[in-house]
Amino acid sequence: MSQDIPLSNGHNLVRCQQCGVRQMALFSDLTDDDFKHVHLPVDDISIDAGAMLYNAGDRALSLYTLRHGLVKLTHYLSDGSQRVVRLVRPGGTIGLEALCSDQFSHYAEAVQDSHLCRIPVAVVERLDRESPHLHQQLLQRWHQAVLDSDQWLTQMSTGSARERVARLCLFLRDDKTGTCLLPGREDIGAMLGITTETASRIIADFRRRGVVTALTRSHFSLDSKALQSVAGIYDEAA
Amino acid sequence: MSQDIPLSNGHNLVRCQQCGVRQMALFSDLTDDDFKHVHLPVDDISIDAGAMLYNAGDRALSLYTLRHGLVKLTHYLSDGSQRVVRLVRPGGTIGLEALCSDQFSHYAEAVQDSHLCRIPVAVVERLDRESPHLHQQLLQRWHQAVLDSDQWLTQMSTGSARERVARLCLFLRDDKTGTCLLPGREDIGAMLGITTETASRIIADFRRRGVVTALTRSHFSLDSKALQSVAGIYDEAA
DNA sequence: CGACTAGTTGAGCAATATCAAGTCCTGTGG
DNA sequence: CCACAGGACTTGATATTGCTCAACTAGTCG
Repeated sequence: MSQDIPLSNGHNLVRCQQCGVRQMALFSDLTDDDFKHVHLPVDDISIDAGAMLYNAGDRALSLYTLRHGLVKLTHYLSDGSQRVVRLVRPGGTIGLEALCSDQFSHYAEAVQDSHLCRIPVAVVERLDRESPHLHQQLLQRWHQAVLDSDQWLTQMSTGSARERVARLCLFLRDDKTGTCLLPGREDIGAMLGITTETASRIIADFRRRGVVTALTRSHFSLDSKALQSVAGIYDEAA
Repeated sequence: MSQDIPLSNGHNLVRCQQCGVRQMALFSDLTDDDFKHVHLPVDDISIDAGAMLYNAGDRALSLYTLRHGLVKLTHYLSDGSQRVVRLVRPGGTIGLEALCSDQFSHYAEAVQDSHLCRIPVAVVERLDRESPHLHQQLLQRWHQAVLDSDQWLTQMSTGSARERVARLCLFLRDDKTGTCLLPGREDIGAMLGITTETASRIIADFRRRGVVTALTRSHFSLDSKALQSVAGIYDEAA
């Protein structure tokens, strides 16, 4: 099911310590000493936009840290409809439930081409026992997952469709470039609880007003100020 | 801030072990041995409907297990509007973030008269270290909090207002009696992301159709079957 | 070049918000 | 015990929003 791209093992210690996203990632707080406990393979994996990472109900033997890209967690309802429950950005942890459940609870799919680290549950369980750093870090991750859910609810499922689209654009904004990579309209609809047509209309309207500008098909330049005012976020420094 | 009703301490061991909600509550898995580690006071507290348990930003020194009643966790937005992020039912844990943050992240308020156990963070941290049972139980609680959030999003923030109200009624349903205690219309609005008028209209309509029947001002008898069909839940045994 | 998919647009309609009156409880003070 | 003030709830009329259905357009990949 999952796309395995195992790399050479045996150098996890070095690789994790040098990881570019380490300061944000699950293992960020580990000391060199802690790393000595890592004996099982931590693999890098890459998946293309649209590819599945895991599905709800799949056996959960590893959890993931997102290095690059964007992953959506979807909750499928009995009636076949779906709702995106959370978007995970680089630095975030995916599939924490592997630590306390034998199966995943969401359908996880890459929205953009993504790179992740796959960490076996056994590794995390061991570090959880032996490294107070990681133990604390893990609680933080759980907390973050809850906060992210709350945020998702209040930002992406509250207010008018216009507000939600504006907030999504800001959420996806890359601070460095001031641009964002927008998912397909259908995905946007599932994220915001609106129809694809409404999503399309609003984005088209944003473009006409110059609030966003298309650089390529899915790459947009954003007028953050304008978006914030649409989103109902008022500039504190006014 | 919080309503302290300290009871006689020193008998936590006995009191927790005999607790009626113990099988559902945080300490459910503890062995008699584990209880020996509990030296700090675990207090019973009671708060009336409408009273605050804690506020976002309050110093988080304890967490809570709900014994009876109903507590809502609200996220306040910068613009003054609010959104109920989760409802906690008896057996649930409130304020887990105390374990990894020095302040609470929500505004917690009783929707019905409630009884809770207040457990100092130090107690949980100690048991977390010394009892594998509780450690596992804690991870479960975090996971449950995430699942609850997801559920809240998909059930209470998705679909038409009618569906949402129906789902809320079913969510609040007491299995024993087949009845439910409905919060005020304004609270319902904040929970479902609809206006109080819409909530009122829908409930009035449910009453006219006999889908729900008022026993007292806030106590209703439910026709679960009818509600399920409104909620879009189809009887598997059809 | 043509089929296909994603995106856009339009018109009409249904659901929900908004604004504005009422009406019904409930607790309070006479 | 009753009258009344205030809040919670209900209801109506109207404005908006977003959905539905349907057609059309523009890229994209064989």
